[in-house]
Amino acid sequence: MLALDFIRRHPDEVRRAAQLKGEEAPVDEILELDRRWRECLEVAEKARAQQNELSKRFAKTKDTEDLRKAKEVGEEAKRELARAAEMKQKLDDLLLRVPNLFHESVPIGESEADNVVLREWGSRPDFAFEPRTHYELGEALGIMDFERAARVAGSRFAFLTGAGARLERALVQFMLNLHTGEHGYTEVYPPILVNSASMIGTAQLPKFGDDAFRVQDRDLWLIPTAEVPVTNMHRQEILDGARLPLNYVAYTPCFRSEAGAAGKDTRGYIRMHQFSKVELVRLVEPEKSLEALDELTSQAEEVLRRLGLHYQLMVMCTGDMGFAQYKKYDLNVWCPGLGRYLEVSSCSLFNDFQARRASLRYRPAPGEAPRFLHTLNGSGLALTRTLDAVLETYQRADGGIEVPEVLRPYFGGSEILHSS
RNA sequence: GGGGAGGUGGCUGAGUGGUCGAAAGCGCCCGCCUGCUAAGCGGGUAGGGGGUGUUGAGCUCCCUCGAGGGUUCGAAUCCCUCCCUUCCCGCCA
Repeated sequence: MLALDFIRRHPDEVRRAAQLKGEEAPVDEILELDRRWRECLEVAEKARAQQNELSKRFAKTKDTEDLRKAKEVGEEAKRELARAAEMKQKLDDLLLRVPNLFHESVPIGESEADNVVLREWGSRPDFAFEPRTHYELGEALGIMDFERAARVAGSRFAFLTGAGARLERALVQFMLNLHTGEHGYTEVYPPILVNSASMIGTAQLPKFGDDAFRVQDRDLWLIPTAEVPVTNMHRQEILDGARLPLNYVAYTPCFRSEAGAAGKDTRGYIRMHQFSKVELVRLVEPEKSLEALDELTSQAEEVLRRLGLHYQLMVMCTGDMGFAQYKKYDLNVWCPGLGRYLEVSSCSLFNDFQARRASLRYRPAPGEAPRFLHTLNGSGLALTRTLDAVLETYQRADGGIEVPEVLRPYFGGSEILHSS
């Protein structure tokens, strides 16, 4: 969330950012409620101060008149403090609904169409035959099964079997080894269920609860991304500045209800209720966060490069970047069979937006005051679509799949993937 | 799931109704001392919010001893609920 103090001083800036993001920001309500809350708080705290004073005096004097007054003032203080607390709670709830600002380098725009391609890597491969889609290939090879998954779980689920499951595992291993071995990340295996406070911390709640699955009768949510447990890992801590930056990589399943996604072009292994993802999360000093975002993004790109997959890097425009993001890149991988790009990674900087919600702070140096961290994260990468791109890019005329060289160690060295 | 013990500042840990936002030790910071280092000596050292003020000095008030309620003029301390940790039993991968 944004600092209340900042909204007080720069309401127009907050309004403008919200508008360009296509979000609502209850700025006027906040300013009004903030004014009333502070008024009320002042009255309440003065009464409390008086009560404390009288109470202390009574301890010494045992004067019944002091006692009487203390009781009286105490009642008032209690009443007013309750009022103030009620206002503050409303205020806090409103604050959680104000979108983040965005960096000046973010292009202004309304939709996907206004995102800007920053660079491309590789090129669309040529085929001497009509390339097939990953789901055609996957079903023909017997490594992807949507029908049985529908019976077992429902639509938007899939089984990977045999070489398909192994390919996913190979990709996970490859990504984790790259990020831990060469990019300096610490591997984390986090909880897959988290409480509401964590969901608020990374800004899935209160606004986007419908996008996630919740466990019945318990305050637990299936994580929509490892960003949630990993970013919240240091919630309410004051970290030693000397330990920064913290770089974590986590492989987890992710769960999304995909409410409202029906009807979009999502045939295949693309938009699942459950999917695997290797996620990069960084907690860094504010001054270094923009640089850290570019670095994190290039680390995600490195996965695609080593896999030899053609992709483009986009910077998201204001209208498409999201509620909490300060700046966001998408990596879109080319799928020759589908004939379009699929998003395999979103790399976002949140500035202190999440850090304020989750109270993630650090002490720059001993004796100095705590400051909020900056948080960022990005997929490195989403498994489903990376797997799709591998199948579609490395398909052969005979329906087999050439195993990308970097994955061969995880396939016992085999070069071709045939039907199971 | 049943029973016991417990959750206090960066850490260890004392504190069972006011003199406690909190002893002591460790750590850390500043200074002194000694060729250097270590040791020693002195001082400082929780977080959040409001007001005023400065622009990131200060002054002042309020809140916070796992969380939320309650009793009381007054709660770290007493009562209730919940969460978490740990031990024993049960169950289990």
